[in-house]
Amino acid sequence: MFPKLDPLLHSELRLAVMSILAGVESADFTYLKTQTGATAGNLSVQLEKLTAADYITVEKGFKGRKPCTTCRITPAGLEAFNAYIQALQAYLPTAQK
Amino acid sequence: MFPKLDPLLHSELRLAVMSILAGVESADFTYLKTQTGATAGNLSVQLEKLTAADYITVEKGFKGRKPCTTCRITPAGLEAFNAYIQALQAYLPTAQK
DNA sequence: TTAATTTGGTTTATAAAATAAACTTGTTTA
DNA sequence: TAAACAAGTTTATTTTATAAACCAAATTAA
Repeated sequence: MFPKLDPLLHSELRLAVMSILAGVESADFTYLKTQTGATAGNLSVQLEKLTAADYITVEKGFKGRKPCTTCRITPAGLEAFNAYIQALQAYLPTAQK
Repeated sequence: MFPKLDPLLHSELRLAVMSILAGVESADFTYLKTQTGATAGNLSVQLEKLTAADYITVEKGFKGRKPCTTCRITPAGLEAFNAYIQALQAYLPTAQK
């Protein structure tokens, strides 16, 4: 009746990150940070978890002389994200009055 | 852009409980336990948290000779639940292919 | 009738998570 | 060249989620 929710996605910050990445080709660290309002430390930790699960890839490069960390969602990540949204429906009846 | 998600509701078990209670007049402990598949201990803890927030009320009575704990959602709980669902929308773009 | 089991929970302990604070390295600015 | 800033990472702390262990009363079995 209530399907298990992927704990990797059932996290406010990781879900926000995945939501952003699902809609763009790539996004860099600072963009994710400003869009989500997260602290750098928290974001770094959560990106690491998403990377470990192969839900995203993280590429460290440079933009000019500044380091620049570029993130992308993977096919597995997109699949998991869609599955999460699907599972979540069971928890969200049409709102009552 | 990403509204804060009520941490009391952003929990798999508590969300399931609220989802059930939003649709019925009341539900007792054992019903919630079987429907959610939770352990009694976990359910007890989470009901306590929802009660502390005044999202639900818990009434301890008897059904025949057996104890029976009846739970109901409060107006504040229903409001919070609806607000949570609303906020969640920001995190759930229409799924990508 | 008393011992074992079941029911309906609560309390406590533990493992995992979220988060921020502190730190690092390199770059720009004063 | 010293101070401030940028882009992160690492570490420490506080919460959480969760299950294991426990308890009391009722039922069932011997």
